[in-house]
Amino acid sequence: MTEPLYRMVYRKVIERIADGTYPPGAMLPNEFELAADLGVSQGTARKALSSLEDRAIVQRRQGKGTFVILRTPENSLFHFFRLRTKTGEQVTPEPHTETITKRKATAAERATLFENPSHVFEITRVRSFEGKPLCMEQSVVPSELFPGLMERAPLKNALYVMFQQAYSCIIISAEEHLHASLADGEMAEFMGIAEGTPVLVSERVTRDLLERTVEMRKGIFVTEDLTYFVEMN
Amino acid sequence: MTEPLYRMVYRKVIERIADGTYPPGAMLPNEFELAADLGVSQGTARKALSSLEDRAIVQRRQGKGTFVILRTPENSLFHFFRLRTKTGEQVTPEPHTETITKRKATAAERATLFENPSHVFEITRVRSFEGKPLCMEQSVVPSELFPGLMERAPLKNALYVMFQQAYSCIIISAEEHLHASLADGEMAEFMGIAEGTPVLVSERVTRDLLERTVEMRKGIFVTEDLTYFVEMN
DNA sequence: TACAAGTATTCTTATATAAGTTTCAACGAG
DNA sequence: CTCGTTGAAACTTATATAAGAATACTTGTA
Repeated sequence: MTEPLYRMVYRKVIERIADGTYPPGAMLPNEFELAADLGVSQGTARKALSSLEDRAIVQRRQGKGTFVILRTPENSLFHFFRLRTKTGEQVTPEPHTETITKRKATAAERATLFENPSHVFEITRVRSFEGKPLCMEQSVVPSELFPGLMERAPLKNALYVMFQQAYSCIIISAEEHLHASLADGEMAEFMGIAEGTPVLVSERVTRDLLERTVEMRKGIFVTEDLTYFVEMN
Repeated sequence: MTEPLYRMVYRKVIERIADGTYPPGAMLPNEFELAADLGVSQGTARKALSSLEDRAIVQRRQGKGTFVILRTPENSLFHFFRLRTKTGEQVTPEPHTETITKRKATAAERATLFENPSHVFEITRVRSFEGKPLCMEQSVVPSELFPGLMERAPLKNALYVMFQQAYSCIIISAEEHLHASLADGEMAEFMGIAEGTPVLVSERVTRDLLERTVEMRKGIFVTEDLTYFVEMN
């Protein structure tokens, strides 16, 4: 019933990462220091750090130390952009067009996003791969959580890297719902593909370190040459 | 350089599950017994059991014991059948038609499947949900690994449950490649849907406890009312 | 039914050794 | 003297053992 100590350590470390005590990429105190600091034994601190590593919140390297995960364009893309070539290779899409607007949140957005925001930023991007239009992504985030976002345009390829660097908001997990559909007229024109092309539609909610739902994203993918890759364990 | 002890314990337990020493659903010896048996300390055995639990190979319950995972139609479906309703509820499809044939393996199948089989069983099933055709699945398995499979028809809804119960073959992981497509004439007729309906196509390879690729599966899903659910961590 | 005893696991602490990484001073070759 | 190598020291995490306390579950008994 009561929370195990290692769980408490786990939470405390997450708190400290979230409040900037341990900034992105920073080295954490070693196991003994952390243990002494929180009044537990080294083994208990170790167990907490291990599960933080399992969740990809920190990285540990023998002989070096424990570091807060640093989102790079590479690992962010690898983790959250699931399109692969037919042979399984990673795809690096090139940004194409980008628009950012601020608008009122829809009822669904207000209900889902963190702190029931009244206003959101909507970031729409078309990306291409090897010259062909590849996907259209529309990302919706609470405006209060990302002040000054519009002034940062044009945004980098990897949104989540920017979220971490500029806002200390570390994206940890996401849920996606996929379905097959046909490109309608508007969509086709926007992306530069033929109307009626089969497309993979994804609707994602994204959560950060503090389990806050910080993004809703809709993606339209052209999967003529590519596939969406899923692992099940 | 040398294999850690806990890793050895991990392997030994997997071996014993695979060779039937610990059959599906069976209780393993407790941590102290297992440790004594393999000549390690209880903490080391514990570490191995924990990682087996992380991989969903065993289930542990404080006060009860450690048990070999038992695939039930429920958990198998939950884990490997990813279609959900728009509100996120689990879907239980009803089997519709089923055909099993034995045939020569294609070059791709021979290259991918365990032990480069010359012959395979091909299980084709159409399933429906709430009266509507939902999906067509074509599962290909090496015939040598599943002797007498054809005599078992009609197969149950959950193939992997039967693999475990009848052949002690425990499915642990799978990789899937998804893309959007249009139902062609043959496909449409077979499933009872309109030609040109957008469908989600999945190509899966499935691995068992011993990391053997024991199945290749192609699925065609009608995602008009349903979505394919993916979690990213 | 309620309670107590027994069993099994988890949680926590403690200690020791192994093994990677970095730093830096000492040393030798040129 | 300068440069590069060597090696020790100090740091880190990783592995392993041992042992006691707390918690969860089962079962026997009143």
